[in-house]
Amino acid sequence: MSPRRRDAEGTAAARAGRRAELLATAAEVFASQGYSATTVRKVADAAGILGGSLYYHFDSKESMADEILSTFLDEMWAAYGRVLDAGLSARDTLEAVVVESFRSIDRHRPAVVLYQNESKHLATSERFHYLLDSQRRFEEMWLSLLDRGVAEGAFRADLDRTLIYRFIRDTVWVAANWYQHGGRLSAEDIAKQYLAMFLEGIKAS
Amino acid sequence: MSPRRRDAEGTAAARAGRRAELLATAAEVFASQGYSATTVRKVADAAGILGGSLYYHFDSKESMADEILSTFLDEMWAAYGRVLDAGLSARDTLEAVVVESFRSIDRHRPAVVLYQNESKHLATSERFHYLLDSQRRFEEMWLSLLDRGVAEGAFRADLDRTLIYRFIRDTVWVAANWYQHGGRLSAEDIAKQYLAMFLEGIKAS
Amino acid sequence: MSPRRRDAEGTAAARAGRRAELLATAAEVFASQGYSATTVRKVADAAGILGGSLYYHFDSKESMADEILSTFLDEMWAAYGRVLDAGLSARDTLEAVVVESFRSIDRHRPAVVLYQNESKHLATSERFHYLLDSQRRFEEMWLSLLDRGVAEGAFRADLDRTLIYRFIRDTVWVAANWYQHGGRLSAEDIAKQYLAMFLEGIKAS
Amino acid sequence: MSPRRRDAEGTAAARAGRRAELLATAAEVFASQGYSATTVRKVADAAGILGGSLYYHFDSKESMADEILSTFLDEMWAAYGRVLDAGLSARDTLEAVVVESFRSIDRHRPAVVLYQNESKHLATSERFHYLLDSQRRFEEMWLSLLDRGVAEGAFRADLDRTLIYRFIRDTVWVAANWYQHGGRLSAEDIAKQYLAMFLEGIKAS
DNA sequence: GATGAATGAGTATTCATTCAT
DNA sequence: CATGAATGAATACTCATTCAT
Repeated sequence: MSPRRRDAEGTAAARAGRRAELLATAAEVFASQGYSATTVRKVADAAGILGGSLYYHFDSKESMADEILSTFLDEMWAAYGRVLDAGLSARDTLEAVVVESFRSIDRHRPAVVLYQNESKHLATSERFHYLLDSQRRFEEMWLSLLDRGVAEGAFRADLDRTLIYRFIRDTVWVAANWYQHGGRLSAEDIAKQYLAMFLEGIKAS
Repeated sequence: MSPRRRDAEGTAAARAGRRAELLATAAEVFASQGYSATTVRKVADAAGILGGSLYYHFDSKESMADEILSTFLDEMWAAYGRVLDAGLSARDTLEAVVVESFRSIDRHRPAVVLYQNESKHLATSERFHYLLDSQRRFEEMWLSLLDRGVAEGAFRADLDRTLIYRFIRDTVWVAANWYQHGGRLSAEDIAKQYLAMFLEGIKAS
Repeated sequence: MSPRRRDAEGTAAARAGRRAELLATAAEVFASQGYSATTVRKVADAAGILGGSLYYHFDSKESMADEILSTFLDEMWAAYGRVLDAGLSARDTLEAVVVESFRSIDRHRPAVVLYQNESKHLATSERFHYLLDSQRRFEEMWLSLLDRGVAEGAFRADLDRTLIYRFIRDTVWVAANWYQHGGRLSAEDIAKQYLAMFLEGIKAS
Repeated sequence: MSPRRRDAEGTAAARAGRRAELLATAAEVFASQGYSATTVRKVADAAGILGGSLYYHFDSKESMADEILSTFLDEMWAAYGRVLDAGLSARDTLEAVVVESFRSIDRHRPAVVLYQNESKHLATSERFHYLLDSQRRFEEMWLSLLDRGVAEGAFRADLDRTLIYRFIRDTVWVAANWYQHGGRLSAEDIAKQYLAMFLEGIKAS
């Protein structure tokens, strides 16, 4: 490897690292103050630079949110994909999806909060339509999983499936608002307790 | 009733009515767009008047949010108070509280959404400290209710009580985001299905 | 006098009285807060009515200031006219003019303050050009009085007459800012002390 | 001096210079139109920038007035301090103070006008309480100086000392309203003529 | 990469004014 | 005469964004 090439890679990597760093900072601030209430200056302050300097790295506030959200969603769907392709029973799939969701919260908490609180608002812009797509895909995944579970005799059939879907979706994602990485309970701990709570409720008795 | 008295009442009522009307409109807009992203102009547009005209009725955007939230909380706590004072078992109290919560959502949906999404943000201002008080009171109510349920042998003892509290709280309140008055399921219907889901989960088997 | 006529006169007088009352209130507020910083609402509050109600009596904020100022100036110039026409020596005329000025302050303090502080600002509007006319006339009166005093051997000739004019003008009028009707010193007392101060200074030794 | 150091000084000085420049412009406009009647836009126009751009340099319109006034007062009191500490007779002190006041007018004319015309109004805000303090200190300085002059046999004892104080104070400061730097009479010329006028009046004969 | 200074559109709020009742 | 409710233009201030250095 030539010094030149190492250099180029070094700076490219450094640049990517700086970007990621700034995005992490931005996500934190967006999550804690809300996207609209967050000024570019607040993000810059948190990153220790001046407001205008952010524009060397990103071309708008929106594009920061975009990159934060799409990175998170890509990774989350990749993980869901692996779970859904594993050929598990509906019940085991449900468990694995919930665990995976809490792992997402663990790794991308601010992004999840942003997704949770600002999707509706952001999705009015063309650029964020993929948020709606993701939500639709999410709903389909859950409804078909619930249907399969009923068919497999694993879940009760007497409850409204849309309601169950919303129940699980909301309960899981909203946890991002209070979850703390490194807190008393790990993401897996919480996932297990949550599963204990609602599996007993929705499974056929 | 003398004409004079009817008149006086008429105008006083009309004034209060206009206020309430405007607050309802404001709550709707705050809920659907988010407090920060809602401009005073948008509220005024929705009310069919000009931006500045709102200031004849209210001091500030903040004071609109304040009135919306405190009205809702007052009514909600009055309802909770009646339930808690009824001398029911822990299990029946839990059911009644959940039902009452969905009734709150039914009657004050936009206020609940506002409470849900903007409390953290608003509560940084002294004026909205009562939001934090309400949240603390809410947590105490639930934790002691869950403890009582365990003591009465109605609820499982092997789950983290703080987690259960958050689970129920989040699941109930977050429903305000999609609930529609006059939709397929009434508030009571939803409450019952929700109770079916998580009661089976947390009760002693 | 027929009852009808008495009535008409009564109401006309009452109306004029109310007008004067409101103008006195307005002048007070204009003087104490400054014309620009005074809102119509403040004037109305001070008068115990609502903002809009003032427009039954006056057609604008400007026209209130106009009426206050022109009433004051008319009366002041009438008084000055009587003094100047009395055929007194320059020195006695000066004394009489100063005394008359303090009497003006005594009777129209808020109007004098308004005149003093807002003339420059108001006079940019065509409608208030008479303020500039009055100032010019005032300057002419003083300069010719001072010249006459020098010619009569009553005043020192070694001082800049424009400076003396400004000195006297400023000293007299600015007193309106602290003068209080019914205070320790009457308008005449103050006039005499002021005269003692600057007559000794400007007279030929 | 290294280039780096010159650079650092250059930019720091440039920044301070820009601030001072903008403040001078603002003071000019405040003085000529009155603080309340001056819009931020007018100040910006006079500075050749847009309204909002002023907020890069200053927090608020109020803070501009604050900086203008406190800079002026600090310098004025420093000058007075030097005079009062010089061990002069009452009469000589009075002369020196008056001269120093006219020098203040010469150097800070717009600030003096602002101080003169808006102190009462601004001082209602906590932030400007130092204006009242300055006025109190000013009154004390003058009254004790006048008393000393009477004790030293330099000033007449038959005049009301409060009246003399106001007379001098008003006459001197109000001159800021018409004084022009570089005009026919210099600040010192005017000071001398003013002193000639009122010293002859108040000194023991 | 970052800064300092600016832009310009927008935001909450104020206020003189109007007018039906 | 006065009120209550509104208008619409203006005001102080904010903020995403730009760009020369």
